[in-house]
Amino acid sequence: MLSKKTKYGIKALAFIASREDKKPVQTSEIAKSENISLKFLESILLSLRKSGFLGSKKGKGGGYYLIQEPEKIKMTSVVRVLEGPIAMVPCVSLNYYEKCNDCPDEATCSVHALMIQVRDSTLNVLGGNTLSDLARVKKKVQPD
Amino acid sequence: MLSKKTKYGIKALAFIASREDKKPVQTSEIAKSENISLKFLESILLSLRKSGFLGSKKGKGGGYYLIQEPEKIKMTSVVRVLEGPIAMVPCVSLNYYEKCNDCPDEATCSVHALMIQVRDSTLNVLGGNTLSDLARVKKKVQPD
DNA sequence: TATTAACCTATAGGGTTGGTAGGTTATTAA
DNA sequence: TTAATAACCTACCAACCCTATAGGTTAATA
Repeated sequence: MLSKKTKYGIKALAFIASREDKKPVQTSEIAKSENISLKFLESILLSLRKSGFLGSKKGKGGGYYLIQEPEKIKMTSVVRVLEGPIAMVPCVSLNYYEKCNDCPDEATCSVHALMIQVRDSTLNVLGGNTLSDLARVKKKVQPD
Repeated sequence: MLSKKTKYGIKALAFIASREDKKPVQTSEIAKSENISLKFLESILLSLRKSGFLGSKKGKGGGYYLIQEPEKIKMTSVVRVLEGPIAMVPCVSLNYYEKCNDCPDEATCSVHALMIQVRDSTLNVLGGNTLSDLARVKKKVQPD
């Protein structure tokens, strides 16, 4: 299950990416538009800045802005920073690997084999989407 | 992240499925072989029985056995019973749908669009694997 | 009748999540 | 120079869930 932190973080990034101009976007504007608790969002954007996705500017007219082009930002890296491992089990995680303390042999572990397949298919989807793809969804005009 | 309950439940089912004979398997045997807390495993097998995957027999020589053929049991249904929704967000769940209270419009929600793709790819993998596939992994002979 | 093994209920420690509160620092505009 | 603005930082907490344990009851077999 995706945490709210990750969900809100992705929405915020998509919000910023969907802006035509490159002027900083205030936390309060995102919070209002996306119905996110201001203080909670503050901490999320802060961590996104610290992990290199966003730049920031203080004072009036300040806010957050993307450092890279939206086309360059894969959703794999966004999810990894916000949520942590993409794999559903640490023993099949590429970036957060951890051995199970039960399970003496991964090669004959049924869960292991299955979760590798799940991981790879998820990786394919997240790796095939960039922030600009998400921004496009956000801007999509509604048919009535 | 997969809960231990789900992980243990899958392992236990694979253990039972990998048996050639169809005699009941005791909880204690599975617990020992798979390094699972006995009491915890008891509650898991009980819920698997109540949801129709396992039958049980009390007393000496008793234990749990599969009700259906392993080839018939898709991992989607196993995961749904043990873990709950397969989707990473309730608003894209097929079996456990729930509307987000933020997010006025799913059609233009960036997270929604992305998570539908993840869900579908995960569904493909889990739906393409049965218990007999997992049992096969478990029985696989090790090359040295 | 004793043994076995499933079945049931309750409980509790630990960790995470989502959120709040209250302030400090840096930047801009008047 | 000062006021306003908005990012930044620290601390905290209530609720919830996960994992596991404890201690028994019931049904089947030998």
